Amino acid sequence: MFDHCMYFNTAALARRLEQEWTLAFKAFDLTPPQAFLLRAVVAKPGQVQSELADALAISRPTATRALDGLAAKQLVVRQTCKEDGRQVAIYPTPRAVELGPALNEAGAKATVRLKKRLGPQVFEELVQRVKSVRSALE
Amino acid sequence: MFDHCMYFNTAALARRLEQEWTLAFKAFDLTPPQAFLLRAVVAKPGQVQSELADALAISRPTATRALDGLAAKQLVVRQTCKEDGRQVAIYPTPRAVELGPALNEAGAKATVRLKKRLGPQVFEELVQRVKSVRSALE
DNA sequence: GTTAAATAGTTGCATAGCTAACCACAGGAG
DNA sequence: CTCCTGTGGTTAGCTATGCAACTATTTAAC
Repeated sequence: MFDHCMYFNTAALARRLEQEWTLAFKAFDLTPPQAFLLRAVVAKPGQVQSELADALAISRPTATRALDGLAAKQLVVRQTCKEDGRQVAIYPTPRAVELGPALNEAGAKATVRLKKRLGPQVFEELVQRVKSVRSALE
Repeated sequence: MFDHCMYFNTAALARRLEQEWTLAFKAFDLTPPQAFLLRAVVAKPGQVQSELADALAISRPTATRALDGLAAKQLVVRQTCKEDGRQVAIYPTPRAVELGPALNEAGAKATVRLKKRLGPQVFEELVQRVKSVRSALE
């Protein structure tokens, strides 16, 4: 019915993929958005919230709430910047740092699983095109 | 950071596209999910809820709630099937039928806008690939 | 014919996401 | 210095979404 609609198909695929990645991070008791955010924090500690929002392509309110969640799980801590009292830098807790590699591993595994299922060719071509359309729409 | 992740890029693109389609249907006071659902109802009146859920690639609870919304706006009516008392068939109200063509038009316009912006080649190739991955994952 | 299993829809609960509006701090204009 | 403007973060309020559990109805088993 909406076969040729980019929005419809992309949104449907995104929902479907969310299920796959939910499995991948279930063992950590993290949802995909939480896991990705935490990975970003661990990869580069001290980023300010707006930087994280940008990196994850989410709005700032969404970042605030996602970080509330991670803070509640004691995986990140907030720290007001000394130079600019408006900004809040985000740091991983030791536990989060420890978790980091396993999270990346889990993400990589989900990717490998899917790549196998779709064939590397199909996989790469899709990702490449999604990225390019995404950047064209910025 | 998550450049090669299919989930991350697809989800981000879906969010971005939702903004475009939100504009497209704003004039009707309908969100994109509502508009698509209503279009499906108008296109084929009398479909049962599970058929609609399938057509839109959403879960049945989500369909229930989306239909609640359209019913509240008096755009659809529910009718229990005579043959099978478990099923509920969905019909558009006259107002919805009237709205139908304009909704399709609005959707088509959003597509055209985007196709122009991305180039028809890029547009078609992405849609085609998203569709094919989607069906590979069913 | 009664009971058990399956199916359709709904409800409860939780997450993620957005926009708009708000607060607090920073920095410049005068 | 004071005020105005801009920016970063938060809060409020809403929609969409899914899973799990529940209800009601149908169908199959015996």
